[in-house]
Amino acid sequence: MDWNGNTKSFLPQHADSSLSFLYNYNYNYNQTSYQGMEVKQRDWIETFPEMDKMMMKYGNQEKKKRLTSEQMESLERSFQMEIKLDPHRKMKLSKELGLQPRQIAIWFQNRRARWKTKQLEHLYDSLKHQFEVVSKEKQQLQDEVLKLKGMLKEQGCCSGRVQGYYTEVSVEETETVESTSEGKGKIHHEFNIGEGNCCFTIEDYNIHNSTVVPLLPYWPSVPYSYQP
DNA sequence: GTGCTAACCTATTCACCAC
DNA sequence: GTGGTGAATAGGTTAGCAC
Repeated sequence: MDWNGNTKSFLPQHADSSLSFLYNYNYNYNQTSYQGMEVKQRDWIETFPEMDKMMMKYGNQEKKKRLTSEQMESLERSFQMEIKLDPHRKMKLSKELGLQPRQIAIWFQNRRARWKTKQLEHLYDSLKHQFEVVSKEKQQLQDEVLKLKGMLKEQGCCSGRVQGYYTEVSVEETETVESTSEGKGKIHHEFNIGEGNCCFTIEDYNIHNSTVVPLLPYWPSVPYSYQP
């Protein structure tokens, strides 16, 4: 049963979808006044011409129609207010706009899909931008390291260590789980920087990077209540 | 636990429309 | 004619409910 009380399982699913229009909510013998009606006839007429005659007897078939700008604006306003559609709002919009409740629901489904696609695009752009910034910073640091190395060479101090800092830039990370009584289960990230090591835990990371999750500069202007 | 139903999702199809 | 867009379909998943 769908949202309009239509049963769709009374017919077996057809492999080539030639009967698929029978599952279409808007094939309604009695109701033909809704906009956006669609009846897929092509395959049906070829396969079952006698049924086609019956269909013509019971109702006019309209082609798929786009929603009017007024309908779109109203739906868009509603979507901006709340991304999910509750049954009461669906019925209200249905009456207001002269559309089937099923059409309202489908519009919201498609709209959510489009919104999600846009979000992914924005996220991609944001991550790309961040990557570029970080790459630039990395390059600057590498340049600085080379510069400092050159200075060390000039000073004749080539041990690779000056005032507690290592000059190697390659970093290896390993992860271990502590099994001692006090630190049981604690995850340690160990960074091997050149010849020296330093350790920190996930807790350390969280404390010092509490705002590490980036805020997107141009997130779509839709409600944030949506929890997929 | 199982079956049923409603609502949702993603992927896809297909009609319309602008170019 | 063709590509973009959006309405609609197909099929799958999940949550809630009754048994």
